[in-house]
Amino acid sequence: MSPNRSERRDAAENRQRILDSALRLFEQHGVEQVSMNQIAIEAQIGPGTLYRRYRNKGELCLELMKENIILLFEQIEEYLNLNRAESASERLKGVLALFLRFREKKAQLLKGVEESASAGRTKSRTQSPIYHELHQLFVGLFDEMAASAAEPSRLNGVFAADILLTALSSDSYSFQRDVRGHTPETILEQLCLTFIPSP
Amino acid sequence: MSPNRSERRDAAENRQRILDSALRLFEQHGVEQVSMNQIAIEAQIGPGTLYRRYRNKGELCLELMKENIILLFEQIEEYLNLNRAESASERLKGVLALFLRFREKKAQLLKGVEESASAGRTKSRTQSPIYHELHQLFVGLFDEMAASAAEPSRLNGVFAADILLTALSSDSYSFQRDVRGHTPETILEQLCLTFIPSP
DNA sequence: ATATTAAACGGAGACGTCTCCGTTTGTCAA
DNA sequence: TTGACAAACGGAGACGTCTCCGTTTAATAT
Repeated sequence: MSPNRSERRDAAENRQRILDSALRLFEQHGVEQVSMNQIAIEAQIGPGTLYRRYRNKGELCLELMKENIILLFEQIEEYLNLNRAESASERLKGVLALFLRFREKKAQLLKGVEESASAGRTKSRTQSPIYHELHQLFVGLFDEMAASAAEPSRLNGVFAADILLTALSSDSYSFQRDVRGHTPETILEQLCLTFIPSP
Repeated sequence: MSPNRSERRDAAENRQRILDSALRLFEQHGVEQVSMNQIAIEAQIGPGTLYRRYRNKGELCLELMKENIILLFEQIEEYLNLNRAESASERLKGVLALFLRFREKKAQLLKGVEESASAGRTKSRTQSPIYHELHQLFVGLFDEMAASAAEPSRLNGVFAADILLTALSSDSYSFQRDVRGHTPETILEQLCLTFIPSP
């Protein structure tokens, strides 16, 4: 990208080397197996320099996904635009499907993000911008669903979105995948059955 | 307890010292702030000895809660016995209330358990016996609810129980408490609204 | 009593994360 | 060009988890 007005040349070079090194190591050994130290060595910088730029592995993972994340939200926006007429529950399902596709592709990096996030002081969830944006989106859809329901429910849209999001976290999702043997499709189905009032 | 047929005397003494030390340190500084090293030092044993007995802090926390956990399940069983006549959804609510009470009282230790569990190789959830037992219980209730429902649902009881359990995890629960400002009561209410089909 | 042995011990050290701080180095203004 | 300064650097080291392995020791058989 364009040199951000004030990023030193050497810093920019290092940044690129970090990203390249991390990507290579991650692909070769898997995100979980690679330590920040290894990345620092591979990138030929000191650990301090690495941590100066990325407070933890999660931030690095996030950086590596940045473009894909932007793409994801563009897809979502596009889908939402093209399906304005659909019911809120149908649109929720659509958005979920898009996210699940993303989650499948970026499983490892996503996990890397969540692990460091929860390790750090701050509790996690609201941390990652991904989840924050998704949350807002879900709240909107839940509220809309509630508004168009026959009988009003005391169910809080924010709460429902929170729970849905934790169900989409790496921990929960991988568990359904690897232990329960679900496919993305059956997970989507079950999520809809759980979070969307009876059809 | 009774010397388990073959626990060396010195080992038993150490075990007790570990438990005492851990309890004291946890109460004084909070579970999260206390390291296994500190516990080892306080108990006057080597780190290796500590880890030989408890593979991680989580196992130690679990041990510290053992009696309370047993009590919890006794309470649940009693409640279930006294309320056989109630609907499955009502009983689910009752069990949840009991667990939430437990979770409030043992929040720190519970968190300790979950953190080490997820840090370790194995994924977590099914790990802790608490969650495993609760899971079975929930599955039974969900299935019962489905059986007595007007229209059959494709919602999987196992899946619903899994999601409910992740919603009860330290991460999710503390988030609702501390960030969203919920009380145990409102959380219980919202959980019911989320996981129990419209009344 | 003594020998045997399996369990328990303990601490060094591998490896990780992350911070602190003295040193180096672009950059920009004079 | 040069001087000053903020930013970037790097690595030592604090602290944590957890393992490995030579040594000690309680329990049991002789």
